[in-house]
Amino acid sequence: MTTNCENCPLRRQSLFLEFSPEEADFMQRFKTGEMQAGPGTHLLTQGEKSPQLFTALSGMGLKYKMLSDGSRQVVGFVMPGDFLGLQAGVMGEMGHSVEAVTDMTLCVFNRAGIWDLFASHPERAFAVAHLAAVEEHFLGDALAAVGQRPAYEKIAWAMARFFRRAEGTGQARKNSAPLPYTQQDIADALGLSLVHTNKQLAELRKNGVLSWQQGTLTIHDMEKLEELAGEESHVRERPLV
Amino acid sequence: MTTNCENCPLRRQSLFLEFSPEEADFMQRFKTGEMQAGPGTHLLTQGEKSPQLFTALSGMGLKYKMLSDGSRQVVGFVMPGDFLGLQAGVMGEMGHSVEAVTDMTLCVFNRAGIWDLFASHPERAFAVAHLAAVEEHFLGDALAAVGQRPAYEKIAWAMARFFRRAEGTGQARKNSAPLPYTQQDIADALGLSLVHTNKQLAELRKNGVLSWQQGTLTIHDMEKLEELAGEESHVRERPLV
DNA sequence: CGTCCCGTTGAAGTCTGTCAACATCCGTGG
DNA sequence: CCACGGATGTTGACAGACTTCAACGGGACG
Repeated sequence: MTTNCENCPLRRQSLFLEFSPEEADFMQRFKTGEMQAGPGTHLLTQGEKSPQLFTALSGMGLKYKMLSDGSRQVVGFVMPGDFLGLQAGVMGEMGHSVEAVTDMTLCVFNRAGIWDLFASHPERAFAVAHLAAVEEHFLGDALAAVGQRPAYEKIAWAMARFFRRAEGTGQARKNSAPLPYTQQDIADALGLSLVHTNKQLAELRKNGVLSWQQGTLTIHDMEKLEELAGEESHVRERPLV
Repeated sequence: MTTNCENCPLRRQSLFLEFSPEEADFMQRFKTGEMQAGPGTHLLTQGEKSPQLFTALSGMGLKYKMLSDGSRQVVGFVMPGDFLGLQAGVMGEMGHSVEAVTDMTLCVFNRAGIWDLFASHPERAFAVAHLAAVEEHFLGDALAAVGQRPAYEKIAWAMARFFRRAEGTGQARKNSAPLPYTQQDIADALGLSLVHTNKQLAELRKNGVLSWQQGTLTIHDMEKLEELAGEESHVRERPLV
């Protein structure tokens, strides 16, 4: 039982830009199937040319790069609406791996089909470019946070990002949002050690800024969090592919 | 006296993918002019919607973000062939500023024209997406270097990148390449203090890996440099827009 | 000749990483 | 049913990489 693009629940989220019925119809033909992936499933692999591209419908995942010395850099957190595999689609090779962290449902597209999309549906091609630009924007922010901020603020930045993004995809309730990652994941994303990440998180908890237990993030003092995170945490509208 | 796309010298560089005469003709119409910019000229501004987009023809520049606390994160180094302003073109707002560091010559395009490009020339639109993917790939590498490596290796990584890229654009001679940036620029790119950057550079010099004087980088021991930089420094072919 | 920018070097302080130990939870197998 | 190992989270002590502060030299430029 696969989701019809026409009725895709993501289209109802305010985060995403409009998407005409005609376009939905085209995307439906572009779509080759739907996929379920359990925690730990490898969806895309760094350095390889995947035959398929995805759009995350539900669940969360992780994008990361492994370095030659065995360390890991997390380059992004996958949330519903994310388009995965653009690099494979247009460059022929992924720069990072993508892995499911929770159970996920994904739209599956054929890599070859992306060319038809560019040739026949310029608005959709534009949407793909738009998503690439959003990704570039995010990575710039991440680089700034990792490069310029102290650990305490890095973590605040990451948590603010999570919460805002969860709001955009309708996963947040009041001041809580699901956060199924491990502290190691956060540490690898921010360029911090696991131990230090843990201690700074404890500090944020002690200071009444937020708490994070059993996979649920709760913001207790949004104002202070945003101040630590350094404003720019408003989440931008984006297209859906 | 403006350059004709048909005869664009960049097309002869091995770094760039093929580009048919017919496509060159279209780009020629897309192009609205040519621009000279001296050192320090602001080309694009973070947070603003620029009416024009650029492709760097010659010279070098800097992409950076300013943070609320006044610190600066350099998110990229502009070299010939780089397309500037994609974010403004498709998202309506730049996530970073771009500034000339040397004298630069740039192709100028109209922001509105990018839509025609998507509508009428899918191969060119694909090239734009390709460039966006290359940029995302680079930022992922940069994030990994900044997040996971010690200072000595970060600098080696950056220098290897510079040299490879200079080779690709035909600016390198033997084992030397122009490097018109300041140590502060490098420090802001790698998330290091100026002082420490200087000391680690001195270390690389002392160890006979490279030297950098008067705006010229010279590699003395490429093997050791690549080892420090962590392989993956091969520069990928890219399209030209 | 003074000023400003850039590069260089030394000393001191601190943020962050490493090492180590322990608690909790959970699935597996005895 | 309980023992066991593995993954995750927590906390303390210590070491060190990196930052900050400070001072100086050289070149470009008005």
